[in-house]
Amino acid sequence: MMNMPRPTSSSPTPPHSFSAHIEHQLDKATALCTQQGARMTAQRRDVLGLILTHAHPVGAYDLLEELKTAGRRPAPPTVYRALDFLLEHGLIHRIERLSAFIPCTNLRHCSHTHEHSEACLHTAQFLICRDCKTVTEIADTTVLETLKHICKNENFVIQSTSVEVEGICAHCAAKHSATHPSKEISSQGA
Amino acid sequence: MMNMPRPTSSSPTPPHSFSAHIEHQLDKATALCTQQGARMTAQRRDVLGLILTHAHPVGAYDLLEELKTAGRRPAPPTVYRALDFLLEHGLIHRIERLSAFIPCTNLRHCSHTHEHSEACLHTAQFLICRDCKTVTEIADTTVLETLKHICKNENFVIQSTSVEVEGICAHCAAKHSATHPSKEISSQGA
DNA sequence: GAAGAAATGTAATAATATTACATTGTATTC
DNA sequence: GAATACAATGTAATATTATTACATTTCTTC
Ligand SMILES: [Zn+2]
Ligand SMILES: [Zn+2]
Ligand SMILES: [Zn+2]
Ligand SMILES: [Zn+2]
Repeated sequence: MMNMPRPTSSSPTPPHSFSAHIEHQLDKATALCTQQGARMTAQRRDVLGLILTHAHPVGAYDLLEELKTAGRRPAPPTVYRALDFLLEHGLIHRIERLSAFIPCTNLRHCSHTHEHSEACLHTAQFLICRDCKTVTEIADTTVLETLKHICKNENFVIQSTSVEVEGICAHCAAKHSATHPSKEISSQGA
Repeated sequence: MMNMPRPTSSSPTPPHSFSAHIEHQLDKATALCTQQGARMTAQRRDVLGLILTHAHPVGAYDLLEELKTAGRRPAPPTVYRALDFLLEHGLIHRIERLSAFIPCTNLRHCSHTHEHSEACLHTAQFLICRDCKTVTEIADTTVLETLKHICKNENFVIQSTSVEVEGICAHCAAKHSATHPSKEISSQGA
């Protein structure tokens, strides 16, 4: 036959294999999608898996490179479409300052699916360390409440928000606190 | 003779001419720079003037095109360097979601130079209308206070922040409120 | 299994931003 | 008013991020 030899008949694009830990997170994500009537395809699962394997934000083109294995040559739209899907379903976040992506922390830490879309989707705050590039997701509701208040004042219909803070994380600040002068925004009660 | 902080008198790159209103804002900006020991060159003044002429955020390459007059062919670094300068001195803001730039509202509305760098620099909130593309700068201090509080909890040294809200402005919401279904973030009074 | 919808493949291109190095302008010192 | 050092700009090339448009495949539903 002229057909290429495919390892499996069920999946035309054999998924990456990830650690058991990440596979578990991927299963949770899949459950969340099913719950929302969305399809977690092999492609999307691969992209999410790759994002989960990174300790730091990943760029779309990094993901693209990592997808290029075993004779597959995906193009940018492949990655961007998967990213769009994952963003829409609250599984990842885009860090605007970095043009890069991180998994939603709920995926990492919650064992049940609960109010994910309500509490987390589009409403988190991100602390970006300039030193070690780590991004921490904070789920403080006060910020959103304030923004809602502001928008109400302005009669502005709020649809999504980005709240990002750049600076130095606790770990890095401790590592070399004596070496560098502080460039902190003046804190008035510290 | 008085050491006036003007763009060089025999400038090899003749500055654009702007409306009296914008020239006035440019003069204020120049005064702010002088105050900070920075040089408002003709190039930087031109870029700021162009940004001020726009009612909406402008991209770097739009500015680049607009600078191409009277035999001048500036390249991207020219614009990006000017933008960096203007950002550093709090004269403009970068809207991360749009990769575009707007003048700091203080430049438009304050007649004296006061605590610009303290209150405005890097700490404002931006309301981005998806419909008419207008961006409104809000100077609510509560958001920053909350972020400081969060960062203190995390021992995170805060250096700069982005707070952006996308949605529909009052004007656009009124224009066609009956036509479109509301896609607002669910308000939790339910 | 045929029709329609959703997802993916593919090629090309658009939009945004940076690097590296040469040149020119400006301020300071002598 | 040169010499100098530094700041700013010019220039070419390239890097990075993202989208468009259209063909093909896969999945769902009937
Ligand atoms: Zn999240
Ligand atoms: Zn760090
Ligand atoms: Zn401002
Ligand atoms: Zn509007």
